[in-house]
Amino acid sequence: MGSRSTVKRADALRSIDAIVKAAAECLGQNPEASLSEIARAAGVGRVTLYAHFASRAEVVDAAMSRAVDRGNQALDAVDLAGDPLLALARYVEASWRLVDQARALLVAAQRELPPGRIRELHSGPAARVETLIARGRSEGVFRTDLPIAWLVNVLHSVMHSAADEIRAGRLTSEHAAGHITATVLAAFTPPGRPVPEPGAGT
Amino acid sequence: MGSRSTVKRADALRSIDAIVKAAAECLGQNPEASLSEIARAAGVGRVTLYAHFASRAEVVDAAMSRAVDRGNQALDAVDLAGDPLLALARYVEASWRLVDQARALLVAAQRELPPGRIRELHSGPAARVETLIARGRSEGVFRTDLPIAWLVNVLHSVMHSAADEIRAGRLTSEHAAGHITATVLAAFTPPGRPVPEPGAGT
DNA sequence: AATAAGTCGAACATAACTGTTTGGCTTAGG
DNA sequence: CCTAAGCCAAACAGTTATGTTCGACTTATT
Repeated sequence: MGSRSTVKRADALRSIDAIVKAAAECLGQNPEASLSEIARAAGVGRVTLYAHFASRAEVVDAAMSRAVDRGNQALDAVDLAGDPLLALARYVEASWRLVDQARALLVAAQRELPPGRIRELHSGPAARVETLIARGRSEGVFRTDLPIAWLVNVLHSVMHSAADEIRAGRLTSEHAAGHITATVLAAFTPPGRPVPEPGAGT
Repeated sequence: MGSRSTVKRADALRSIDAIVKAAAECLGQNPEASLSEIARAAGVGRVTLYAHFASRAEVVDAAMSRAVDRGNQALDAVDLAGDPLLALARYVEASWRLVDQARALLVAAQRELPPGRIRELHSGPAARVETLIARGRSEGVFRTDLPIAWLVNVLHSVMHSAADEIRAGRLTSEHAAGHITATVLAAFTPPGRPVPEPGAGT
């Protein structure tokens, strides 16, 4: 959509960028944020928004894509090699904030976008964790009696849980990563093997 | 609200009951269900609904209260004595379906009701799990390096996760309880101690 | 059977949000 | 420097939901 044949002008690109950024922020705080709010937050007229995006769904999609891209970018910097336990801890450390921030945005996306599109957007990060878990399994430190997809879901679920707890004031940001890793590492431990102690490699 | 001094008539009570029941069902399928839909599902006119409930929030509250009551009632039948591991397994077996059913309803409640009210409604079931976990801790089978509130949240979070997986078609109902208990029992295991094997007491 | 309580359809009044159109103004870029 | 591309406020149309009011009809209870 948008560019038929002529190239966009610089100010148009600037507007689009401002809108997508504002959408990510507004929907991140309130998944029901109206397009008027988003346009205002972007410092742009509502009509301008409609000049670039045909519908609300398109705006949500763009905002979600942006967030996923940023997340992917941030996660690219994480070293997932070496001891799977430490690698998982590093992954949690790097991603739980992202999950927290994108939480409400995800709610908006789930309301406005078709389910297939959501899975498509998440396929990148999901693959990352899957291969890490698979490696941990082959090295015998992660359990093999539960499907990988389930373990991935548990990880994300616990991170969401932490986000909820922080919002409710029952958990502080400093403790979040520690709680998450302690929980998930235990959950991933094969039955019969001892749960790893936290002091391993701080 | 409702009864000022005179007693309600039998048909009024019947209507109210039908409305609350329909609300629980409709909101359970779609948290955005309108009051018109709910009234229609209850076999009652929209005006009648407003005669008994002043606002949408009141309807949601009533539906949520009903669901919680029913859940509490079902959980009363669960024996939480004996080996905490087995007790937790029994609890999961009995409650994950309830969590699944009440999921969308909870979403509606979170949108319409003040946060304090939600916690108040959940205090019953939460207390049940808390005492069970506390007992398991004193017996040395559950970890003490994480707050109880966090462990409770992990349990519920994993159950929600299972509900999501079932909806996505990645998990079947038969396997759900087993996956949940295997995951949670491992997550609750104290660091340094072996994760319990599933064959313990089937 | 009489009366108060309850039900119901239809209609009204707000209020939001989504999209669209118009016409005038500003600015990027050749 | 000039023109097309872009911006914007205001106003409009369409939809959907929440609450409320009215008047006629039905039913529970005494």
